[in-house]
Amino acid sequence: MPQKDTSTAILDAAEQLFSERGFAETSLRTITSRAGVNLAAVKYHFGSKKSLIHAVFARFLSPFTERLRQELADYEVSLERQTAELERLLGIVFCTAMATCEEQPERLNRFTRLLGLAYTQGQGHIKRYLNREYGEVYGRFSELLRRSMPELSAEELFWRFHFMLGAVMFTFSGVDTLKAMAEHDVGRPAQTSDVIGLMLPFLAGGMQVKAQLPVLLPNTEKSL
Amino acid sequence: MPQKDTSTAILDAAEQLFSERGFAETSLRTITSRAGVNLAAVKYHFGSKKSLIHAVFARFLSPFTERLRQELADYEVSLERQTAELERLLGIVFCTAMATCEEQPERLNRFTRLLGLAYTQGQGHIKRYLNREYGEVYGRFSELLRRSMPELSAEELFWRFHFMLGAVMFTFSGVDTLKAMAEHDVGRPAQTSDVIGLMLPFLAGGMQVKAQLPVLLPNTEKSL
DNA sequence: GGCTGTTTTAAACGTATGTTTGAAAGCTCA
DNA sequence: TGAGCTTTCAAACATACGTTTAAAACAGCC
Repeated sequence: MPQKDTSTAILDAAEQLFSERGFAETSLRTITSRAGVNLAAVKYHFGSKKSLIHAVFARFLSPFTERLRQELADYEVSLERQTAELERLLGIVFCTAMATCEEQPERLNRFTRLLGLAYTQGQGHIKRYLNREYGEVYGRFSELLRRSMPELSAEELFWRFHFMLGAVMFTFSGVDTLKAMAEHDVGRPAQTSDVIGLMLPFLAGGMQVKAQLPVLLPNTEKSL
Repeated sequence: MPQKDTSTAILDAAEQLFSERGFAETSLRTITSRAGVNLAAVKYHFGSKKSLIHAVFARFLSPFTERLRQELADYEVSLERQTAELERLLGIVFCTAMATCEEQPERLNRFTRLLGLAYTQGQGHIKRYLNREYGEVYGRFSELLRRSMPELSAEELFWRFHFMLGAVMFTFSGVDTLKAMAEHDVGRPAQTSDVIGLMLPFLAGGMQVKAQLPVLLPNTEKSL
């Protein structure tokens, strides 16, 4: 393969540019010129910008969710022998994600950032697409999560899950900037697996902390 | 005041629309038509779209950082009598934010979402503006944070701080959607102060968890 | 070689955007 | 009232975008 075929050249450029600038801020002209192909190739191979965005997600998420479905199924049968454990469940997700792009580790950053953008930076069609296409695996995971924290109320679990999601998304969204800042501030370069290693205890610690008296804020007086 | 003056009408519409759709996705025509003013009024009162964005941030952040600077100074002198405590420090930030917009509590959501967008959805000029204008107070806070967790290494503190930031930003970014989901899933409607009350223990728990052996992920084998 | 279907190309189309203009309208104060 | 300044307004400008077109280039196969 002396040079990439047109579709993957477009997908590669789009994936990188979308993750750097967002969807609306990235024009098809920028993508095709970066990919070294004609503008109309997007229409020919994908149909429209919307479909291109979906294809970018699908190229990562389809292999990922396929692997994850299997891993979760294995984990589920293993629960008959041993007890559910939060860090193991989270580790499975991270490991599966890293394994999905093990030949290009930087894709994991790009991809988590894309997911974060899809969640925060609207364009409802992306969320609809993701939910329609990959909602089932998500449901399986969140059921296993619930089982791993049976003492937590549904409400607390819901919110803590999204706190966790936020920490992950936001961190990976800016992970390149953050790595640079960390190297500047702390001196030591960081790898993605290092960051995950630091993140897992944080997440597990936050998820598993025992609920405290939540009446702390209502009075917005000058001071606490 | 029978009707808002033009500048604040524009700022109100811009703040809301930016926080709903992002900066690039919101046109000046949408803003001015929502505000009920002429398109050219943006140029007249603010100069350009960039300056309008900066003004939206300034209208919230200037009063907020002024209050926060004072609160942090008070906290700092109180440290001579009592020991630093993480939850108290975080509580100060949340309380100051809520107090800054106590007559319009929904502005807090909008605003945290705007900050999150500024961080994730590039447009470098926003980050530069925020850092130039409000970087000093941020520095004070992060120094106090460091003092409240003296046992943590600089590296761990750095990363955990950004995990925390992510949980906050992401949650508020989608807090309206999340509240609706929570009400649907759990049945009970949630207020912003409730969410903060649930978030504080999570954050403190994650920040304060004792570091574990971080060598858990490096092998990206099929399973753990 | 010549035909057929696939892929690439340059150019144009229509639309939406941020910006700018110059005149009209409103306001203040003498 | 009328002059001087501020504010609004409708209209236009230049640019960038996603999309579409139709012809050219290419591929595989008889």
